[in-house]
Amino acid sequence: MPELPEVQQFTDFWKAATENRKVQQIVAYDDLVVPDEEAIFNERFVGKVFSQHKRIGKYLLTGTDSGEWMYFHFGMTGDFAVIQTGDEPPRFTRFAVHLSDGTAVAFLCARKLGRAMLIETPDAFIAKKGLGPDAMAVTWEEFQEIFGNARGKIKPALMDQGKIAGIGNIYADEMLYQAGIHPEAVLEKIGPKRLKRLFEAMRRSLEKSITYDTPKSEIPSDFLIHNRKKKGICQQCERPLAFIKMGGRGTYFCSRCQRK
DNA sequence: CTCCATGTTTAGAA
DNA sequence: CTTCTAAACATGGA
Repeated sequence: MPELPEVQQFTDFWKAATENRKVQQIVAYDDLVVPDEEAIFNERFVGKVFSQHKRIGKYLLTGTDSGEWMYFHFGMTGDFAVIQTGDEPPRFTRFAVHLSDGTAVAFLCARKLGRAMLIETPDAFIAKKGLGPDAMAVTWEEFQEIFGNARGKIKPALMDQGKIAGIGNIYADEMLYQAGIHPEAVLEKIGPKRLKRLFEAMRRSLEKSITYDTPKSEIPSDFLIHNRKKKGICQQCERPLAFIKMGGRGTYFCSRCQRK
């Protein structure tokens, strides 16, 4: 379920679940999700506390006081669960960190598109991945600079983690809907006024966690997510939403309310 | 059985 | 060089 807001929730969860607890043992269950050696995880982290946490885009980076770091990426189906050491790990557990108080944090990932990996430093990791500024940290001036200098269709540009980091398919549709901009609108034709609307819609969309752990009743009724499905209806004009594929991803929008 | 899915990477085509 | 598409990855759920 993870785009930026969900990964922020995972970050908060991880921090609360690990704080003031020393790592006792780390277990890796899957070579694809955890490509690094289990032994090296244990060498690095046993006896230490995960005391540093940074979220950049859809990545959770976590490290110790002594500067050892790793990251979690949640793919499409990543999740955390707290269990008791000695309990059978839940289905789809790919990685588990056992802690000094008898609890353990399990990293679950049904589709195995997520990763738990070692890194050297956050800065080196961000540079290596080529991530742009985080979508919740980026300023209007930076946003304007980034998209003002880009070309092509707006939706894939929003999802380009090298431009800004953290927006995925669901939120891209959401913010474009709220801003009244067609997903196939080209950047060359989006003036500063509409770009500003988009920036504000981005912040509003991300501030509400709309795809995870948030009751639908708490999400404003004008959000696309309520109707983001086949045969969904636009709540503004009461016409059926359009569905197209863009870059292989399902894209919902209103062809009347969102203009190119 | 078929189709679709909140992600990233890579190869190849314009 | 940039933009864009399709495919691959692995698996569950409708």
